[in-house]
Amino acid sequence: MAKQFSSYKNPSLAVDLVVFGYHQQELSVLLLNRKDEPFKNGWTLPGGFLQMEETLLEVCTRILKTKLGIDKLYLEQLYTFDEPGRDPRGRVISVAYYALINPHRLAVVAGSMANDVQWFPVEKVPRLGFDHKRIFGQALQRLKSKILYHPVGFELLDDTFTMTELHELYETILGIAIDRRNFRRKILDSEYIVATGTKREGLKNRHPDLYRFNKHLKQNNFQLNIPS
Amino acid sequence: MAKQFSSYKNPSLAVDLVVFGYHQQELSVLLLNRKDEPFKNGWTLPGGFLQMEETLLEVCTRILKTKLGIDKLYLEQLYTFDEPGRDPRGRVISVAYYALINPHRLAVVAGSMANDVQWFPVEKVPRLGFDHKRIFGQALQRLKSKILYHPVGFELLDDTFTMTELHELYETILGIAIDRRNFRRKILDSEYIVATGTKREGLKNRHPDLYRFNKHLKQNNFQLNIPS
DNA sequence: TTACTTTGCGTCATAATAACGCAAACTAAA
DNA sequence: TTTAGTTTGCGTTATTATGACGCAAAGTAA
Repeated sequence: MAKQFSSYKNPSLAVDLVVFGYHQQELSVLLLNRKDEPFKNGWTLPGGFLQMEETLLEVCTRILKTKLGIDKLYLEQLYTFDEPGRDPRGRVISVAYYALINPHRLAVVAGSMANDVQWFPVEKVPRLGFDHKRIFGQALQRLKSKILYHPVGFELLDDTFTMTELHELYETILGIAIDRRNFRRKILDSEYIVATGTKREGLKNRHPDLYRFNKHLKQNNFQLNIPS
Repeated sequence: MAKQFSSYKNPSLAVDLVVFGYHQQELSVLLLNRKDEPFKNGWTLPGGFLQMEETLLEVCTRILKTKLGIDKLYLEQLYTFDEPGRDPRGRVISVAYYALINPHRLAVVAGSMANDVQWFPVEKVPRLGFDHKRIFGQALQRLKSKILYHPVGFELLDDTFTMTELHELYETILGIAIDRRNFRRKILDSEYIVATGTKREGLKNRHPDLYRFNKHLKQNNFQLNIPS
């Protein structure tokens, strides 16, 4: 590990991941408890160094797979952080990605996750090592703005979901109240989601309609305005 | 130069710049004619390698200063490109920035620019070396979408400008026709610009009103819709 | 002067939005 | 199984935003 920082003239390149999960009206982020210095026993974003001949996305999937036991999910490059001093070990430039995952799907592999990996509600994120607080904040900001015009939030829900679940997801992520009926009209008009025609099983009388993301949507015509 | 690629285990880190300029209803990008292999005599985006202890932004300003003779301008990180093979010399990961400049202000230092630097209208960009066509395309896309909700375009104009000049800037960048009167209403309502109260000098009867960007604008309430 | 263009400011029909009503479907408690 | 309360689906309405375009004063060029 320390080898990475010995005598190279080029800064090291790392990848940091902000993994968001949503469950029960709570947006959480996946943090890692470090076993090594620096920031030993402190919380940080999961991350890793880039190996030669490896793409940044490959680093992401490698980290997700080996450190978190996660297979595949929505990934998007966020920003590249390069403040000198952001890593006490030396000059490390980090390309940050953010990811969205439905913790339901994660449940299967949850057992394989070391107990040094933990979900934290976004309003209860502890002090983070490196400049990870800043990276996290920027990722959250990006998610908030992206959800307004892109169906990114669906990655956080099951394949099928009720209107109420989608509505609550938006309210939770944005941290605001959104009129239920106006939200419904807007999201249905946009055709971002389609009714499945079925009702959810298991309930006594299976009431609420189920929807799924419309994969065949030609183009983005969704624009949720933030009530001021 | 080739030293950069000898025996390091870490990929090299570079910065590439997409410098936009606007003049007379034409949006242009600044390209560099390479003197060295690879792509000798071919056109590329200006760029450079990151030195140890240098921030990415410092690389940007260094390139702008030494290669282009430009002092300061609007700079924004665009994306980090890492496809293996994007640079034939070896593994190079490049952080791309885009910049906006008013060529008027550039005129002073134009003489210091080597004649291997040239403005190209964005629709007449020649074949570019590396993956620079892709970087350029992404930068242009970003500019187009950013201008819809952020007063980024003002960096391309003089300190004071007429409504017509601003209107033409938008039409040029977006490549669409925008109703002059609706544009005026929308941009004035947003308070992104304010009237200077003066008229432009030099004209016989100095007719059109002059505006300037409103520096004291609290928050973004501008949203120019793209007429469909 | 005259003919033409540019600029500033309106109007108006239509669409989008925010606020909210209401009954049927559903749940849980008695 | 009845009753009271909640959730869900679907409207209505007043207000605002938008797109299309009229028009005259200011400016220009012959």
